Amino acid sequence: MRQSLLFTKTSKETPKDEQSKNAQLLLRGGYIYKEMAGVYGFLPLGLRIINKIIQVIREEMNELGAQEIVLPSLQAKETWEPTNQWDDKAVDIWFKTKLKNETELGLAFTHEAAMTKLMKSFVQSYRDLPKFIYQFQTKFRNETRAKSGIMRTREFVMKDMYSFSRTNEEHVALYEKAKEAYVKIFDRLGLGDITFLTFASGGVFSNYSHEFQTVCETGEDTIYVCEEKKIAINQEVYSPEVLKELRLNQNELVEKKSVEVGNIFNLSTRFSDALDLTYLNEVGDKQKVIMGSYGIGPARVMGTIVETMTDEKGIVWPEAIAPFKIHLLSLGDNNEVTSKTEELYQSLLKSNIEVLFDDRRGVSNGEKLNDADLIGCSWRVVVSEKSLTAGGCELKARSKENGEIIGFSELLTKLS
RNA sequence: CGGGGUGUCGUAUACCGGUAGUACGCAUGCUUUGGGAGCAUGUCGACUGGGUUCAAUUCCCAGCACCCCGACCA
Repeated sequence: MRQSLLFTKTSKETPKDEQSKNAQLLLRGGYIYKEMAGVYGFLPLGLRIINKIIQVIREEMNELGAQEIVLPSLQAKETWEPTNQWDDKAVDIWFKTKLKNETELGLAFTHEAAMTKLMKSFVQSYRDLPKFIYQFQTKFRNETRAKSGIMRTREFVMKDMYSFSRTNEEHVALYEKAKEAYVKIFDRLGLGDITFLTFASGGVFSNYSHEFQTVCETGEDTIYVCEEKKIAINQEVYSPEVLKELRLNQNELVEKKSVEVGNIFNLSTRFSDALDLTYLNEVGDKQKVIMGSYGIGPARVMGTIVETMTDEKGIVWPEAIAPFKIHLLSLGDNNEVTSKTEELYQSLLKSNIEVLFDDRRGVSNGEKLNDADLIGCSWRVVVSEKSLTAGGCELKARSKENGEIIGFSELLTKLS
């Protein structure tokens, strides 16, 4: 993409109404747009990031055999009444509205009940199970306090998946498979080294739920990490009994602040009881469906990456989700440089390499270089009089201090 | 929802009970080009509503918005 065509601009100034690093850098880079507290839009660069995160998650969910759907955000009161979730005293984060004829509606803050109701239409027999169903859908939550930029917002897209099983054994098997998929997802997103499977409170149906917590100074949660076993315990369940049960010693654990980037838990029959989701088994007996829930918020993942992967110049995206693999810069107002860079840009496009081409005229070299650091694509390729004299272009990893001169064709080979 | 803080051009800020200043941005022209260039000219502003006062952007009150801490987080 040509940067001259990008409608967004970067900003040198740090916005004064944002304290969090993720919001400051993402706003400065033109990744996001703030509508109001806890409500952000995603601009071309930011949308590319979100879509890449979504695609990684989608691939791993599909690998599980899960099926993607989209349920509506507008929800009927009747869907929520059986679980007592419509009551404002039970749920205080509702955004509710009305039809012209006064019929009450709600904007979904989660989709367990809606998903259960959906499955009632299709699940009758043991032959219809097990199933994994998921979606990427906007959730609306009337948070009393939005905070930390895009980390905790009132409107956000969530990947929520639900499993539907016949027996507890089957449920556990699916749950374990999903857990493994989550590990793969965070590895692929570049967060694997600092993300820990964390034992957290499990509610009434199981001892624990499992959170994926990314170690991060600005996180809301406190966890106790065992680096060696690659697991952690959330402070909310941390106790001598839990340590004993998990066969962990207090002295092998380190206290850390962290962000919950993923969460999986056992719903058991809470929703199938309330909404009567049942199936007939092999001998014709009516059985309750056992459910599990598996969530990831792509925007929170994006914010967590910004919080944990920056230097004083800007963002350093992991290559898997960088908005572009290469940021191509043409330095100096020189005809030969301009035409050579243009040539290189065309070759990169032909080789299907994602490239953001800073082809802007009349913009100083300093500004281009600083923009490249702020935006944070994985590789910076600079073409200038200097680089041409030296034999090509300069290739520099965003994460490295210095680059190297490399010939054009060599560059194409190296980055393909 | 409780507590604290802040509201000044598009952005970041300064000053002030009596004609609101700077920088960046933006526009035009010339010069410039390996780390947010230089000169010139131009453009753009006191959250809303009350009160005090001869006079309020400034002081007081309320509302609203935003940030932070706590509570909450299906």
